[in-house]
Amino acid sequence: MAATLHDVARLAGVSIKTVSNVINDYPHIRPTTRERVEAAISELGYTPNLTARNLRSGRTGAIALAVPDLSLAYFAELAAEVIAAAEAAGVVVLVEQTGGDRDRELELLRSPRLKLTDGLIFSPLGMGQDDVAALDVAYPMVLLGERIFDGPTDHVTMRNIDAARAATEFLIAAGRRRIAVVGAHEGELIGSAALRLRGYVEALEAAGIPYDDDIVGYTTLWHRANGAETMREILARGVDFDAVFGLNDTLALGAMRVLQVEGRRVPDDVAVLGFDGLDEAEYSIPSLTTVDPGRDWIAKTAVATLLERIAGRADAEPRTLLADFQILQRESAPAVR
Amino acid sequence: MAATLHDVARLAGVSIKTVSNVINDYPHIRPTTRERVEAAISELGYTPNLTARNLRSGRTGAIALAVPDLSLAYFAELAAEVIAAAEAAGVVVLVEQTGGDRDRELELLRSPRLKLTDGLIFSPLGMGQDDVAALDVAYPMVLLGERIFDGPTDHVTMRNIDAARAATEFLIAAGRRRIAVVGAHEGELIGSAALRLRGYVEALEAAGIPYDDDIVGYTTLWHRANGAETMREILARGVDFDAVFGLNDTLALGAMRVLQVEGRRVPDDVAVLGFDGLDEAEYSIPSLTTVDPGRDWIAKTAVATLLERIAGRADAEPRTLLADFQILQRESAPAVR
DNA sequence: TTGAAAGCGCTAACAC
DNA sequence: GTGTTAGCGCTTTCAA
Repeated sequence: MAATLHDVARLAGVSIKTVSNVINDYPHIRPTTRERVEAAISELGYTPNLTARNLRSGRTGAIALAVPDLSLAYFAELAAEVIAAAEAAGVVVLVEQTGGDRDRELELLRSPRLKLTDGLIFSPLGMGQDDVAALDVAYPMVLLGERIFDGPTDHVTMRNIDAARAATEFLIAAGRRRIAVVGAHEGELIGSAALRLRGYVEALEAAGIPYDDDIVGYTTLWHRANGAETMREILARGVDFDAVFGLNDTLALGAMRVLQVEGRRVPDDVAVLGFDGLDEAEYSIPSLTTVDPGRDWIAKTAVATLLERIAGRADAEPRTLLADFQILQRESAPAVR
Repeated sequence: MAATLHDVARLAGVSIKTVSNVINDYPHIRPTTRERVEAAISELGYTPNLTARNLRSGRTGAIALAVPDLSLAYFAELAAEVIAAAEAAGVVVLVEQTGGDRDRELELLRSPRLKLTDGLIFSPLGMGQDDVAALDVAYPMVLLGERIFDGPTDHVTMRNIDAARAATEFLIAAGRRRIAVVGAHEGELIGSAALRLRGYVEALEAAGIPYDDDIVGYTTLWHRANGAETMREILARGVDFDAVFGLNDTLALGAMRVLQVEGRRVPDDVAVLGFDGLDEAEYSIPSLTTVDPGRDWIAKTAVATLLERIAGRADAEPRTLLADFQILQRESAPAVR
């Protein structure tokens, strides 16, 4: 059985309050008393029972992070950054996977398991604008992603439209005119896919290039296999194109593989550009030009914002915080053709 | 303020014990009483305070998973599987990153933050056999990996030597004789690198092929950049080789990129084989032949074993559980040259 | 079948 | 400076 405050107090010949004072660095303690207590603590190998402390204080020192799936590289890298930022603040992270399923996301928001934490960083994928009311929860929450806007909570996200527009403009400036898209979501109006497609369309319009649905590839999931499959579909249509904009890196990498297998030279015949700034995009063949949407900033800001809320800025208006993006120029899409 | 048992009891006109009975599905309750209590619960939106329950029961319903870094694909996929297995058992997972640093690993083992959980699944990378004593902790733990053997805890791991030997034999059977290695750790005797290298050497010896240090590439980290850099070093030596065994997939993918950039055809000139069975190995160009070391089984078994320990098999002897491996045959290393 | 009350280990008023 | 004590919200004997 682990030692308690009482055990330490008995051994040191003081009251539990004194021991508590020592542990919590209360300033006014006689040095000799402190020494006795510290000796007793190390002799017994005492560590405070955090559960008891939490019950008393109403805090747990943990936050929850809910993402669709850690085996998706984007969310793995996001989680790594969130955990690092939380650790720097002395907080641990409980990770939940929702599978991007709306029902599981809604269930999670009501789950008593969240009681183990002081707040939630939530990245939904299945919920939509209609579910905005479900976000009105009794605990501090920071929302990530682009499924829901104008919710009742702080929202940290990226400039999807602007970044996709800039990416498309980059391809146009490099002399590409027939820019295929991989990863659009059929009929979708919200979410990353829709916003990035909008940025793409805006850039085309600004350049006077007509939009052509024949070079837009639709899919549901954003796995590598989907990128490959969608690219094959576009190729099978027999249409002409000189660039591919993958709506994320994973799709772009899958598409790039198919292009090469089918004998297209990248970037000579077809330039390829992704979105997410994944580590692995730097090591594909050719290396992938991509948009870094500011994921690291998003992770740090989400943690900082959540901890502020937990610390008591409960009354303040919900804020939306937008990350800066940048294009990471690599081999798959050079600036000049 | 959230409702408590007392609030519910008062509203339902019963004692808190009765409410507690209802919540915990205690069988002998008069139906009318149960209804009254349930009505009160839903009227108040009561959910039990898990912290209080934990303090009482001594359990938290959470386990910790400590890995080097979630941005390493192997650990991200492992974490995804651990979290899924834990969720199926009704347990949540707190994820810690150690950076693979020995001091941080040792510190973690003593961290009071672990008090928030019932046990730990620990995948060390910096600790070694000399640190085995540090594993003798007061809480349930399951060890992963190959840094420490014969420790005082359950150990779930893979057949590194056998699997690496089988991988090398596969290349030999395919007619390769000069098999380079990427990712060896200089002077290391324990850990994945050392064990996999041993399997490689055993296979060479069994086939009567001399070991040649000139085609063994050393590195410290197992990032993609290290695989690329190590491959460049081997190429710079001007030695001859017809295959590359990457000690993990990430290294193999980095190496394969360099080979292709330098004009070697994969697999015609050089076959490439990895280790880990990562998802992405299926979508490289060419797709990567690799060893699946049984990661999914490891994750499920680690969770199940830890939960058994937590449930009270504390006395039982520590067990070592070994996963089955298999070679996933793809394009980068065909069975026949 | 239900109630009363102790206590899990800690913090923080409040006393001395 | 240090001790006493009342809870935090729950589970669990033990009685009724």
